[in-house]
Amino acid sequence: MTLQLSEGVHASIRERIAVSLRQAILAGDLVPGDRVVEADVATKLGTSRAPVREALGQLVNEGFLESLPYRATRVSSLTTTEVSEVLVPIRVIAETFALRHVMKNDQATTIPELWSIVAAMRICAEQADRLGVIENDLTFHRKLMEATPYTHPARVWSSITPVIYRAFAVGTTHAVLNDTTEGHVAVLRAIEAGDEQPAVALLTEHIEEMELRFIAQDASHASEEDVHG
Amino acid sequence: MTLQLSEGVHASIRERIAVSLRQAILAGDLVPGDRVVEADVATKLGTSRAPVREALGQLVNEGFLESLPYRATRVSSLTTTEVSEVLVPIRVIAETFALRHVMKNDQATTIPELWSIVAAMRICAEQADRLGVIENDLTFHRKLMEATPYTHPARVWSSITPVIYRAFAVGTTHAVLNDTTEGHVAVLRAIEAGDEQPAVALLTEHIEEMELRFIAQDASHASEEDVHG
DNA sequence: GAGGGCGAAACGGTCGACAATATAAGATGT
DNA sequence: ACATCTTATATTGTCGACCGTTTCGCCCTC
Repeated sequence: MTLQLSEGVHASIRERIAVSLRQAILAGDLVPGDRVVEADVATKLGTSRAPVREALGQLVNEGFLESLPYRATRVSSLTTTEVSEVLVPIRVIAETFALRHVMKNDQATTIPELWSIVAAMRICAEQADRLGVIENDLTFHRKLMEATPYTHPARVWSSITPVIYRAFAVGTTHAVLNDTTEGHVAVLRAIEAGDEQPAVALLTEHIEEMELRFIAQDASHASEEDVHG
Repeated sequence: MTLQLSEGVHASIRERIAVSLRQAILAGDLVPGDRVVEADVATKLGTSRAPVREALGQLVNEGFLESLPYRATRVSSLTTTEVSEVLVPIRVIAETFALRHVMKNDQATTIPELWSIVAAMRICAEQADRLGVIENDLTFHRKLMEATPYTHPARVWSSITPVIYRAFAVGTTHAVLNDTTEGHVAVLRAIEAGDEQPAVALLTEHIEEMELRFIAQDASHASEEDVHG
């Protein structure tokens, strides 16, 4: 397979390598079980092994790769069971915590930012820009997680959310893009209304909705439980 | 502060460095905000910077350290809020998932192993070997997490549980050590009885009990919310 | 004396080469 | 022919040196 260093001169080489590999996995160019050899990646990308190693380590933490010491690192598999029974519930806990914090402490700072992201999302949805919607969706939730002075919830969130999107990245209809966008709108309105319970409920529903789409999708074009493969 | 490479010839240098640093943090030799400089650690431990970098990366994922790119990496702080509202609930989700899997699929393989760990725990508890109890406790739960063919739950578990123990590592009475041990016994008995609900309830209770001790402890000898500092 | 560049120091990021380890292939003895 | 030891190979782990970025103190200017 080909593989190219992502652009973005300001980012470190390691980060660009990580982006490239993540995209290769999301795009299905690399499937579970595939080996990822440091030297090969370094050659293909025109860098040394050092930043490749760092990028691989990062992807291991995010669950995209698995490392067998002194032997190999492979693309990990991902099952609907894990996503729905573990990863999504965890994500709900993390985001719920952040949401509560925002509602209690710094609405004024965070909410406008989130609205502007939703605006961008709407534009992408109208143009059927699937990747754009997904990216803004991720940004929305990440911003929410970063609106907290606590570092651990955001850290855990970062280590599970990307792999969840590993399944969301394929085949999405126009209607779904709009639904996703409106899910965020509903949450923001609830926040502004000031009632915690409805806001939490809407956020949870929004996250689990994505999961449902994910599972439906998966069942429709795969016989195995593995998401890709 | 001093700092020594942990023994264990079979382990990689990176792993031994990680163990050393983790212990330094658990022991309070390194407190939140302290800088950890790669070159310094490498010099003190008599290695090159490469494995130190890898160890630091690992500790960043576990939440012991925080990295500010191109600037510094510091010992992160940890609050009771994060532990009780996010980390512990997440741990419960992960372990509950593993427990259910074990009860449905491979009791015969896993349960005996867990019993033998509990036996070792009892011996440590009798001798008031605090560290021994904690280590076996961790091993017990890790074994449970690894009894699953799924990799992601165990991965997430590994990235949150060590920091939870960052608070449990100080001042524990003889009675508490016994309680902890018996908590495991209760869970194992429930598993053998075959009823899922009680087993899950006991496991949850066991995990949250530790958290309660943790918070009580913290409140007793700290005015701040930070666990150390 | 205050503000703004300038340069050096500190540190993390990257590089190319070498060491350690695990697997697989080949040789050797029975 | 089979098991076992040896050797070769592929790949990760570690090393020491160098590069890039950030920070901070100095000097110059106004």
